[in-house]
Amino acid sequence: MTFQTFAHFSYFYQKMPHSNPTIKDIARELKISPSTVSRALKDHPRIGLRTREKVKELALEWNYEPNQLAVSLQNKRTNTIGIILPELAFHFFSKILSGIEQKALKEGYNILITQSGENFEREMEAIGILTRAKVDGFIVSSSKETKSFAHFNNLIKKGFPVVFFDRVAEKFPFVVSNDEKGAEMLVNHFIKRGCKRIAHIAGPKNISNARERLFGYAEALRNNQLKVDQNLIVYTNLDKESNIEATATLLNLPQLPDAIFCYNDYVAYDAATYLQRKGLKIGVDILLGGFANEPVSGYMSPSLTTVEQNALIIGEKTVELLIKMINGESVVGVTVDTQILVRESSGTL
Amino acid sequence: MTFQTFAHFSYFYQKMPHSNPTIKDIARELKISPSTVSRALKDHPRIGLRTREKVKELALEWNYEPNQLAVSLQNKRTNTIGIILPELAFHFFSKILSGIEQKALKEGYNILITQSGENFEREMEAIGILTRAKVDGFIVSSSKETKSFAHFNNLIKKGFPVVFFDRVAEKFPFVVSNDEKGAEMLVNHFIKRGCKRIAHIAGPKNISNARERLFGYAEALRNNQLKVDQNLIVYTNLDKESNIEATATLLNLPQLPDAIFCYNDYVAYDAATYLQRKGLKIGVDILLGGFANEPVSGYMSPSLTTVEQNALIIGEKTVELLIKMINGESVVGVTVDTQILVRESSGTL
DNA sequence: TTGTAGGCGTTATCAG
DNA sequence: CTGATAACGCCTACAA
Repeated sequence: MTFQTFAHFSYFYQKMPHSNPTIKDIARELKISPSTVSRALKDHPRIGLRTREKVKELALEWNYEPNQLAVSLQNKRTNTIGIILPELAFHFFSKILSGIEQKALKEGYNILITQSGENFEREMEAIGILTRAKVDGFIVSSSKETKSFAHFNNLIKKGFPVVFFDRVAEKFPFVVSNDEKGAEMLVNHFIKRGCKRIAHIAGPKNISNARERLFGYAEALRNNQLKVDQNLIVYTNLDKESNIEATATLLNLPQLPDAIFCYNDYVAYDAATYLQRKGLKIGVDILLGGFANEPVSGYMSPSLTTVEQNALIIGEKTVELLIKMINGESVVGVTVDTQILVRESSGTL
Repeated sequence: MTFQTFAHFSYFYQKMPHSNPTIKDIARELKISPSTVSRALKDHPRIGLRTREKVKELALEWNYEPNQLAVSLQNKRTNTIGIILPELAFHFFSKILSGIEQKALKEGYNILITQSGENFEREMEAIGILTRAKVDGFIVSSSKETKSFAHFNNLIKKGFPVVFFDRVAEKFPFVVSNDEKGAEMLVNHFIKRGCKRIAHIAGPKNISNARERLFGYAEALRNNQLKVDQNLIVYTNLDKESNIEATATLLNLPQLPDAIFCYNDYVAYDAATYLQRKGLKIGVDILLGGFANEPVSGYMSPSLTTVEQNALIIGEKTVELLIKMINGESVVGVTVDTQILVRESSGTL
């Protein structure tokens, strides 16, 4: 690390003649009362047209901007939404966040983002931070370590609306992908390609969507008169080692699977690496599928068949729900459809 | 998209007996004045030990938390940092953000994040949003469209400290990777592998680090008695089409380059796709290098030789600088070292 | 050692 | 139509 001396910036701190004017400043200048200014600024019906114009004009000229802190203190709402998610570096989450941000800004809300880093402690801290920041509500996707949701129930008890997405909790409003259907479609696709022994590397049971995907997997098998073989279902805690171990377990089976449906694309990537190291040709000897359409799935070789989730829409819906709750309306859980993305790893026709 | 009816949540909004107690509540209960409570809570020296204890005890029991809005309104600082960056979905930026967040939280600051989406208009809007939110300072990486920095100068004039990272602007404090050195190392590596005609797909000239990388490229050539051939330097605006067009231009040269150093990994990925489609074997017929070590570079085939930037440190340093500025100290621009990551695309030994 | 009063910038209520 | 006044929750000079 090298350093480069930089000029002082203190000279930057000169004040402009009318920087940060307040309502009072405007009132004084116009020789009217602050409350009149306040009303004029928000087009209160019974303010004289002339005063209203004068006020707005000066406000514009002086570049007046209301002090949100004061407004919030008064109104008891900050128009800020607190977000807690596992990890921004996951492409899926960053896309959801884009959806959240767009919608939130459009609705006049700011967002305060925190990452749990898949860590339960940090998830708790995040709640504290956002609570102190007086956010109007929470949008949450829980960490993979989170098994109890008591901390979120506390939030509710304190009067905060909370909406979950992707990784949800019972009894909370949610927005999710149709994980079950997505899994089902993917497994159906394997079956159409002639697979008979389809394995599943499942995610941690405490993650809601892992349960859904497992369910969809089993459902597809049953609907096609294939029996659900517990030997073909293995679990990963999503660490690289765990992913590989799970894959190895499947490879050590007396009878090899002819396809593997992985909890998500990262798991699939690790599985692919291991399978290839063991000399198997993916898409030929064994088909592979993932979930989420992370960038990795397009870049890896062979490219990965996966399930695309509509992240932007999920993000937007989450905000919609939350704002409804903030406004005291009752809400409805939303499930967003998924599409299957067929690529090389599930065999070329 | 399907919907699922969800229970009403209105029953959640019951208030607890002492939820959100204020300093006044505590004062009333203890029959002392609010100011005493305020002082006791912050260990003001000349408050009676007994009162101090009683106050703290009750504050704990009642779960008192100071209202940040009121505090901020009073102190004229929010302990919030505003972030503007091009795109969270870029892994590099999300990692930097992790660094920023960690450091900021440790220093008692919250962060308010906005994405410009590489869009100049949205960058301007972001400034407005963060200004109104009364952030204490800005951390910025400019959009690829940003050619004038007047809007940031305005910020300065209004008294806001601003630190740039990665994509910086003249006369502003900054934290950057050593882009020049990184590029130089990569090109040196090509030269050691025997390359004589090394091309560069450069980024937009208005992005600071694109200029630096170009400079490092030329520097390496000169230091190795290779002449800088303008035909071997092409530009991309970072769109997929532009990346491919730039690559095509190089391939149409009467004499092919034997290596291409790309502005970043995404460019390299598009270049690789195109080269392979044209029947060239990367790492054999032509060497390829990128910049930033995005996940794509590890997943693509062949894997990409690239330059690793220390994103976490960059993030932390940015916060350090900004906090210094907030506290009125003068600051020093920081350049963080890079490492070269040799992989398959630059030839196997 | 503690209390009082005023203010941070805005809005809402109540008068006029 | 407009103006006082009080209040949101906290802090701090000044007083006692």
